Amino acid sequence: MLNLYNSFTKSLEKVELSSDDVKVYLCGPTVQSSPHIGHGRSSVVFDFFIRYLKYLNYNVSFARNITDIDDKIIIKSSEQNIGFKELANKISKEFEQAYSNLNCLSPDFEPKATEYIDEIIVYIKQILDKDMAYVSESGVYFNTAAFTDYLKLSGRKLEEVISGTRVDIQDDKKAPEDFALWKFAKEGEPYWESTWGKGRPGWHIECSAMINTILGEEIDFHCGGNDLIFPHHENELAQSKAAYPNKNFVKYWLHNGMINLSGKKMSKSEGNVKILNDYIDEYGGDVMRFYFLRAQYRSPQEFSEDLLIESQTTFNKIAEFIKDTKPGPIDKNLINLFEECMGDDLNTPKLIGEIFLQINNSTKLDHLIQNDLKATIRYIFHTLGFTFLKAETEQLSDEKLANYFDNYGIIFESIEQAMNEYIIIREQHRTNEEYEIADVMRDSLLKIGIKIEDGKKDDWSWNNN
RNA sequence: GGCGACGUGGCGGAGUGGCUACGCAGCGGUCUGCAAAACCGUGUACACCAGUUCGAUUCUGGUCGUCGCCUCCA
Repeated sequence: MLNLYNSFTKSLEKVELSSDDVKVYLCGPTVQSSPHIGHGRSSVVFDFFIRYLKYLNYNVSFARNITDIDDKIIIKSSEQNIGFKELANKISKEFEQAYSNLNCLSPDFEPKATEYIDEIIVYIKQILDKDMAYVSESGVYFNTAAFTDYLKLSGRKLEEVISGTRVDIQDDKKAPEDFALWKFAKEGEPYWESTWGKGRPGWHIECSAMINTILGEEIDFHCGGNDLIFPHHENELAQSKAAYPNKNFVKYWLHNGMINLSGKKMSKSEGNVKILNDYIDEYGGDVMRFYFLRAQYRSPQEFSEDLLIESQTTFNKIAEFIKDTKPGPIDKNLINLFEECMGDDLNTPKLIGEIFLQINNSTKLDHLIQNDLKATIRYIFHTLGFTFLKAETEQLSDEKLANYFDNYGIIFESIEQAMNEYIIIREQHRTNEEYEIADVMRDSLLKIGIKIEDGKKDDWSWNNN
């Protein structure tokens, strides 16, 4: 049982798919500037979704595009005095790194707009042939008046859209709400040849054309941030329905909520973006994923570094609880809860609550049953794409360790040997009641990932888990 | 201005017509070095005002407030 909120019908719907082969398209980034937390949310949240579809034994075809040509890229690259391709490549690499560090599944297809120019041109022709677009002085435009279902997805009224459009420049459009399929190149702008003239594709057409080329005329899920509903997805839908009027372009539209900073949406126009890779480097992919798991994917989510630290604390608690276990779906009760939560529009915060309830109750259970629970929790987190690997900065390198132990006059050979000597030094301080020194030693050691736990007198243990 | 969403304890965040969500922080305790960690215990919160109801945080209406979209945006 999987219920999901469909933005098109604006209601929770039971997901019913005619085939086990499922097609998913996720609107990827325009590679104009470094990925921020919001990009992270979208990719992780839909990664949970795709992994869950796979868990349900669907055979998923997953495509996520890269918009590597658009007005912003042109402007930014000329500001930086580099080619638009250079900028797009550079930013694409940053996204690639983020996806990989967040352990997001690689898409089966990752089309770039500039690699599908021919298909885009063919697609525009199809729309022109149906008289739903026209060529004007500045480009080729979609004729919204010819498409009766326009604005059905976003639920807007035409007047609102018109009042919102900028009146400047493109006055060669038939109607202000018409949008560009192909923009003719101005002096110095990159361009591709087309039958209408040199230019580049509009923002929305690439998705329609690439979906059509790669996944086909109909797909099951179309995902993206809810800020894309209008105009991007609205226009995409219009184009696709114009080109293929008898096809049901998308069965379920899924949209994630935005990241907020102190209650305000984080966005480029607000200038309050937080760079994703900085936080991944510091906290690691698992903690970032867990942070995103804490909110239901459609709700707005608060972001602050404190919340990231809190996520780290909470996640470590779970990791500590299940350490030394292998994943296995043994505890049927918890598996049922898992499916219940995920089936309820991917209610991951509820899932976390249920898991903690189980952990809290488990102290009363005997070891065997508790181990079943641990294995199941690990299984669930593995299913959702958690690795339980340390963040890179927390990995212990020999060099780092040697450096650290050198401060105490210990020559590092192995971690066991060094720790043995280290403990002797520290215990001496404790015996001498030089607790401040002992505490500094313990705290500084924790910073390089080794935890000392003092027990009774002369009793201690350490680990680098 | 139009359309939409939301308003839960210090923070984050689920949920329900009547029964502890959960996590973090805090507080109390055990242990201890009047420490850290660990462990145990601990919180009658649901914007406001009416209405429906035996009973509403949960349903209905209104008020106030916040946020989003309407312009590039995940």
